[in-house]
Amino acid sequence: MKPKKATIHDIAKKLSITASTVSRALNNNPRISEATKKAVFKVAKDLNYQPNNIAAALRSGKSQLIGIIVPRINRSFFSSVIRGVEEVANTLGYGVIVSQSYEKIENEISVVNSLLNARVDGIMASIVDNKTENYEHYENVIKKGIPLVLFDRTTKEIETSQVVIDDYLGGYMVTEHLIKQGCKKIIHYTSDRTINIYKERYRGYIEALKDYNIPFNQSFVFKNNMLLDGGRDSTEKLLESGQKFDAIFSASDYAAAGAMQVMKEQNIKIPDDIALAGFSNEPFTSLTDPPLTTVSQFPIEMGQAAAELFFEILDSTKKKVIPQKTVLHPELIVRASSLKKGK
Amino acid sequence: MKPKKATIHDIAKKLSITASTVSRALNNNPRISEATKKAVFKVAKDLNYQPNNIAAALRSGKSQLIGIIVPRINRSFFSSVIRGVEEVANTLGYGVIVSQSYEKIENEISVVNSLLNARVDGIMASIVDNKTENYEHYENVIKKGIPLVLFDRTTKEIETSQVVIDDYLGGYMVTEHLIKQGCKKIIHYTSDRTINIYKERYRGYIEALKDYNIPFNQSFVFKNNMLLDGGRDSTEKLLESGQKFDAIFSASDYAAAGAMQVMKEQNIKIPDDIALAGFSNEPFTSLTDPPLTTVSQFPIEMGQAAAELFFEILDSTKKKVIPQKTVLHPELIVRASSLKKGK
DNA sequence: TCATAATATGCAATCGATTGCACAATGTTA
DNA sequence: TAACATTGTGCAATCGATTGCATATTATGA
Repeated sequence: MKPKKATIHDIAKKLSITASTVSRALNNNPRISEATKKAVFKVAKDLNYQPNNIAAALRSGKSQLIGIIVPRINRSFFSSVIRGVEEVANTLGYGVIVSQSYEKIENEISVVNSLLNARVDGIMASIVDNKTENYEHYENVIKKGIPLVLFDRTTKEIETSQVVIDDYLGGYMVTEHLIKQGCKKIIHYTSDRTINIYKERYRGYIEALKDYNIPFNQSFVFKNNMLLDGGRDSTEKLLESGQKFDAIFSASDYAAAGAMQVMKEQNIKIPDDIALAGFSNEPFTSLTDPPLTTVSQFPIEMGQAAAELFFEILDSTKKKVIPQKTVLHPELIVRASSLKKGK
Repeated sequence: MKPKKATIHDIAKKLSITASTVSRALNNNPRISEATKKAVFKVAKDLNYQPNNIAAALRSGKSQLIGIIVPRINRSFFSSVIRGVEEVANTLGYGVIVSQSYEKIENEISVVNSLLNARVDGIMASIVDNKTENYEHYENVIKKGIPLVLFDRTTKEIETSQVVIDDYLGGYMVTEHLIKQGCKKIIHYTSDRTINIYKERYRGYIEALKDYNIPFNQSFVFKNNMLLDGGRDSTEKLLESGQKFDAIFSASDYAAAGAMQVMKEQNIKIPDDIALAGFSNEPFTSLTDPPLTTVSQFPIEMGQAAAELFFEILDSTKKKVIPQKTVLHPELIVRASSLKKGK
């Protein structure tokens, strides 16, 4: 009932040769004769031989595994990044271990540890927002000489290669687009936490206003949790405040969806009364009514880019690697939610 | 630049004891004195010792890793299932390796192989639709005595434990709901492939019609790829056909979204003219206008259930395990897209 | 024909943690 | 005080694949 798996020794015994020869034959070592190779492969197949990567990993110190840490996997953005990483990694014979931090620093520390125990050959991570600025666990990874690449949610506190999109530019493009639609009083929803990505989008918003000579108004900026209910919240407060406005740029698609719901409930027409735009190009944004203007972050490409940076570090065994930063270009996706008539 | 990691031997040397003692101390073996344990833990910490799971895995034959295979990770349903699995697995000290089959049998075969090479302690999979009925790779897994659990997309051809939701019941509930809303001519969109889940939903549809004495009409059934464009396609064909109908039950939320788009373009009012319902409770369904009636499949719970079945198999080392089947109860989520006025 | 080169394979150590068995030191009992 | 228990450690083998070095066999050249 438990058919013990065949090893190279079993193959060796069957052919009256040694395991070394079998190993070399399987690895297509030129020092082994064609005849022997052929015989080895045949017996391997007969015995249903399955190489034991663990043994090889122990010997070589390489597990051929990459650890990925994301806040949560069931977000289209992150799962798409992972997909991008996998595409590159699998081609090179690497597997991927996925871990989730659920936005909590304790979890992050513990999964970093588990990955190190599992002897991954490197780690790619989108970090959690962490007010205590505690990055020891990641610095520990670097200190151990294990390749580390950060993507999307990063910090300059950690000296390692990173991949981000130009969130500043994304924020700028959305704001500029709204301005060009004739909007002059543009509300901005941003995160109540201090993550790089939202800070940058906010900065883009401010700069675009400045460039078009529109005064910045602090009371136009609402902080929330960037989820659906946060967007609803802010929108209700906004409407109660009685402020006049003609557009909302939410740094998150989910919060934008919340805004859309509340406005519909109050019979505010989108985009005629208020133009609306989000950020991330989550799949649902093309399905809302009206479809939501947003910004694509090219998650698959981001994953691929991160994987490429990763393998660069991995390959440059010798010299100390200089941290690189890949910045992807975001793309404004204009949909009906922000298109004013006649424009 | 490459700080070679400390091993138990390093700790042993520092304390002038042997690696065996260190190993036992770290594992809290009662045969080791408290004093020695304390000393060992202290030195371990000083040396920044990180246990090498690979060595332990080789010795024990257990990698503490579970392989999960899904068609694609960037679907809310699958990523949520994975999340459910992780919750259980991590608690028990297991890690999870995620692989994607991209709906292709070749990929499926190859990832099963990679997982076996990585010496995962077991595999959980949602299989690809596979006309050739080629399940050798999975049978091979079972033959090797490696626990295998299938979820959602399964087949009875493979004799192993499974977790599914009662798709039949889900299909029945949706259809019944539409009937109770007064609909009599209910269109059904189903898959053009032969996956268990869609067949079951279809069967539920037929049974509900029968139970309510509504004649089944083959021309009311449309097969498509169950994606947005498939839904659009079928809806366009449906409208061109000139058939009268008062509801659409799509076995997929995405195809339902396609239907919604086409109907809006043609100024058909949902739900007043046509009631609409999907299946899966994808996150976007609550954001469409009108929000979409659908069926929740409880993906996180499905992941947990699958993990529990998995560990049952894993624990019952001795006796041959009898395949179990867990069937989860789906929940009808009624939203505006199917609510006729006055009902 | 003998020395040297080329070819094919074997030997044994190694990666790091675990564990059955042995054994020394101390304690306990009759 | 002899015989046996208990407690704490050490020894050495093991998991399976890899690899530097040694060795055996055959081929080549002078």
